[in-house]
Amino acid sequence: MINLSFPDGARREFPDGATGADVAAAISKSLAKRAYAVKVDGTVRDLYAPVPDGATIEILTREAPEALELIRHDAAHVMAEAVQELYPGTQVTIGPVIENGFYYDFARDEPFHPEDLERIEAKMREIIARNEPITCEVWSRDQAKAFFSEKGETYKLELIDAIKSDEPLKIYKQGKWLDLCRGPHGASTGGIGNGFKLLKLAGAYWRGDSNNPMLQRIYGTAWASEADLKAYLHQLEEAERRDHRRLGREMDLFHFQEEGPGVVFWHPKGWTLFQNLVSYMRRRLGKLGYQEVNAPQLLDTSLWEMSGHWGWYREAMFMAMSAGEETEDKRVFALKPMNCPGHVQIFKQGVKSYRDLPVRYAEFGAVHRYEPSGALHGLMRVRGFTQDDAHIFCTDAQMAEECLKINDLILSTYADFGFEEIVVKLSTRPEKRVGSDELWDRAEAVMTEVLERIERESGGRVKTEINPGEGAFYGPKFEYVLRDAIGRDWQCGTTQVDFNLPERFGASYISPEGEKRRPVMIHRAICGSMERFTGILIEHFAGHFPLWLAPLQVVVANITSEAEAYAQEVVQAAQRLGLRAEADIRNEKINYKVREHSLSKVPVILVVGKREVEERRVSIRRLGSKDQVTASLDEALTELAKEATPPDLR
RNA sequence: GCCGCAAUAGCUCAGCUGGUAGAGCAUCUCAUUCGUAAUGAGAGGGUCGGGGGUUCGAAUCCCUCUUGCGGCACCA
Repeated sequence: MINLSFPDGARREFPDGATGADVAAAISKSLAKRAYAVKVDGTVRDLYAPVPDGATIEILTREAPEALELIRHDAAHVMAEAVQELYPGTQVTIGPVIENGFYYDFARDEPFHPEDLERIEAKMREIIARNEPITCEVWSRDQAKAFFSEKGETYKLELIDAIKSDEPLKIYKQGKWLDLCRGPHGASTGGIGNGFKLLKLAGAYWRGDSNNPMLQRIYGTAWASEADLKAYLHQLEEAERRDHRRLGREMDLFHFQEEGPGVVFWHPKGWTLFQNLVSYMRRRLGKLGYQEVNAPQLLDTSLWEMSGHWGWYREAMFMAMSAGEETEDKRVFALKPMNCPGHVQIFKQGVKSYRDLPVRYAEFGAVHRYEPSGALHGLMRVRGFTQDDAHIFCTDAQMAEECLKINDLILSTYADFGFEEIVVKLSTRPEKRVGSDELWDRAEAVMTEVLERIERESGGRVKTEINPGEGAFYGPKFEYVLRDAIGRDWQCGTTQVDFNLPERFGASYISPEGEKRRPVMIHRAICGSMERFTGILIEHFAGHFPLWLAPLQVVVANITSEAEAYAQEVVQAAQRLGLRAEADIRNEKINYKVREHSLSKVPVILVVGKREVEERRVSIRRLGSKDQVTASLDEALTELAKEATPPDLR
């Protein structure tokens, strides 16, 4: 007999080898019917697995939050079965649960087409209706290999070989179909229910390696109920409505065109938004001891060879002449993909004393990188962009302090845009790198310490993580990841400690002892790419910018031509207070004007009619609200001007 | 770069199995002076992404290039 406890503290005896299903059956008939899996000592397990003696057991129905992953995993298996039933000869590979759903990667010569998704989905519903029990068996390696090789499942054979020899090979069966799988799974295919949908087709490399063959991936989403599914699909639509590419067009902010893949044409309103951001950053840097510089766009490749970028990234650099061709003086020039080599050259002019350090050079540096065509994505991934870059030259002893100052700047900047949840990741030495292990040891030691302080001093706002092997080739880095209004994460800021570039370029300062010393160089960016950060802000705010950022802040709309002159006067008064204001004196109905400016997301519409002219008032209508309040002209404008003050000037 | 999909008026889209293009919105003109999300009438606008091919005939079928979209890989 075994002795089991329940979450409510009750204990009960069961025969040896009793499974979760037996336990559920012993409790009640209805629970036995609804049981989908069990939680044994806090871990989700199969319903049909024997429960160990002394465990605490909880029966999970498919409504339990823990069951959602099982539903998704079960759905992945059912999809694989459906695919193999419909398209014989298709090999199955892996099919994990992901955020909001699942996918399965298939190997098949013939490509899947979007129409196939409907067929597969229909077949899945059949399999689910059959309500096959999902059971688990442990097979020997030989048995598994014989089975899968007979079926021609070469990928599964590779997977079997990758499983450690002391780990059992688990086979999950549903009806006649089976798959090699770690589990756990739900009790039967019927448990998946109706709350699922296949979403998209994609290519994906076997084991995520671009040297491997490409498989066909089918993505699906699955939920405990149809209502949850509907809510999720609605959420997807919501995200689509905020898409910065769509809002960029609708709000007339920017465009792309065929002749310039990955480079932005900024329209007047978009550029105003962009410049609002730049001005904000510039003001903040000025107060923190940064000096703004500007390094050349075009430099001899020898400089890039010296920095190491040439060796690492030459195929991603734009040449001034067509690639590989030389100028008459036999030199090849490249557009800068980074600002650091330029900044080191500025630092190297003249002799620097230890008293000068830290030197902080900032640049809104326009850089160009030939990003792979498939990587381009609106403003988020472009080939020409502006980094809010800075390089800090300091002594070893100043390094930690500088990292912390940067941290403060990053966190307070994000807070000004309403980003409150931040994760800081420390990326350590990659396999391919420059510099001695000793240098890396030193850099990583300092940064680990700083990371701990960042978390400790953030008061819970910041979480930290370690990303082993993800550092830059010249040094470890902190990556700042912010979470936007709809819960998406964006890596923006970065702080990179670099002992290597100063060495390569021979940068030095004179120590108190009168000796030449190597400074440490810290690369850092707050927004990262200003283009991308602008895109993030567009989506974060869904185009409803706070007043200080909005490209056009106020539209003054007259109701009849009687109020035309007054409308113009209001605009001029607003402009005198620094507000970005325009008059809409077209001969249109006020409904039409309100609708149009609301759709273009102007934050404030000031409506003026006969009454307002007479009383020198304005009727204020805020974006997203149907309320209208009237106020005296002076009062309204003063209030708006105050609200339009950027957060750093408040 | 790789896999799949797509490209028709400024925007959103229709155009069945080949017979040289259509709607709504926007634009322009005229009328309308109308108090908080679309006033009415009229007009203009497209070598159907580029190039090649099949055909008596191509927006439609085939090839190719370009760009975009969804992923994968990449991201100094």
